[in-house]
Amino acid sequence: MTINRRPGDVDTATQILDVAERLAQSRGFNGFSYADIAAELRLTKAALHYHFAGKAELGEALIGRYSARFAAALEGLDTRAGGAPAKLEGYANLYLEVLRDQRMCLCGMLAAEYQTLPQRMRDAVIHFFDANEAWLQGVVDQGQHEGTLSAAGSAQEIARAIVGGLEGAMLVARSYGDVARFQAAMTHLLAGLIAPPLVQDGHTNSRRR
Amino acid sequence: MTINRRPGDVDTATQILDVAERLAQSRGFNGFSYADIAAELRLTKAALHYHFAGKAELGEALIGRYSARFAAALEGLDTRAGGAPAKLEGYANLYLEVLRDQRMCLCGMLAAEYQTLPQRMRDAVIHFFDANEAWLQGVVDQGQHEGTLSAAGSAQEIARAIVGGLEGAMLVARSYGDVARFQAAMTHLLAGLIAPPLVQDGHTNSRRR
DNA sequence: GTCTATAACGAGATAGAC
DNA sequence: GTCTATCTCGTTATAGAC
Repeated sequence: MTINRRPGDVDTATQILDVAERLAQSRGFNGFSYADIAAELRLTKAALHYHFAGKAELGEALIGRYSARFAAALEGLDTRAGGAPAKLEGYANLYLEVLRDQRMCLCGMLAAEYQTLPQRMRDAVIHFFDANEAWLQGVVDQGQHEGTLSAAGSAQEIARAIVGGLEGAMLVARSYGDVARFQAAMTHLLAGLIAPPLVQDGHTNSRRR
Repeated sequence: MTINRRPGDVDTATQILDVAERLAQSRGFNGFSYADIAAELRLTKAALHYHFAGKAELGEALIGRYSARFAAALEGLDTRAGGAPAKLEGYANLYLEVLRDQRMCLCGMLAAEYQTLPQRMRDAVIHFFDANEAWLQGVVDQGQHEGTLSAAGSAQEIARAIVGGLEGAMLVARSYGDVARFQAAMTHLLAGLIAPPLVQDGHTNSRRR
């Protein structure tokens, strides 16, 4: 299970997206140019414009494909993983895989550059976060009903804290080039936000007032 | 208490830094140019080069000043705030003030652009995070010894999770233009990571196994 | 300390041949 | 579908006058 694309067997448009995606995730959308992609694929800039009219259109396609891949991964988690804790671990591991590839989450990166993006790219970034939060909210709800997660507050707010926490942990850990730093933060975040019910010492107790 | 600079009565170099800082925090370091600063201050680009030889030097000065202001704010918290919980609240409020100004944390923004930064700027970004984490680690330690914070693990790792969590919550909330989203995430993060000891129901109990 | 002028380059984009 | 050639603009940066 990974969000990163695998190389292969692909048409030119896909190759362009693959290169652009890696550049956007590592250098930012404003940190690469058509020339960079063209050089890497041994094409001309003009050939790129044939496949994607402009950088804005390329950016839209980038987010669309990334979002779809992420949505498919979440569906996969719904199918395979059982309880809410396993789903959350699977979710965090999606981020971990991206970071292992020395990349930032595409939409986390674009969130930083948000004010410089064309409107349609902005909308697509927001849609990505909305979809993630909706899925997470469902998982937190599930865990609260299953009794596998403690009910420490609004499922929506917890979902938002998870997204933000993982994006930020990625952002900082990538600067250090330190995957372990992300893993530790991830563990603390999930443990703190959705701690399992405490029953080990013999009697049930609530975690909040 | 705020990390944002106030306008005023300042020499040209400071004015340049003020404008560049706002642009860097809102559009990213790769999202503005000397021309943008020059236009806003009604100077020429050449005049900017007199004060800061190149964009790299400007960037270094930007981070240096921001780090110093942050360090001063943390010292202020040490002086004024009493217990560890108050210090953490004060710390999170520093981020909140930046976001209220519709800005991203300067170093959070630069962390996204890290791979495109000159080496000296990279080093300065890392130094900022190191200083923040060291201060937070001290506060978490203090809280653990005071008994005002629960000891849920390594103070260093908790400190890192706090920095990452706040940076990410900022990053996402700013895309939505929604300060409340940051505040909610901040509350959940701090509550989860450094929950106060639970004594309200009459008997002491530990939060982890 | 600020200016005009310009160099030198890279960006996104287009026309039209093949 | 890809190319050459070119356009236009914005970028960082420098020389030298005031």
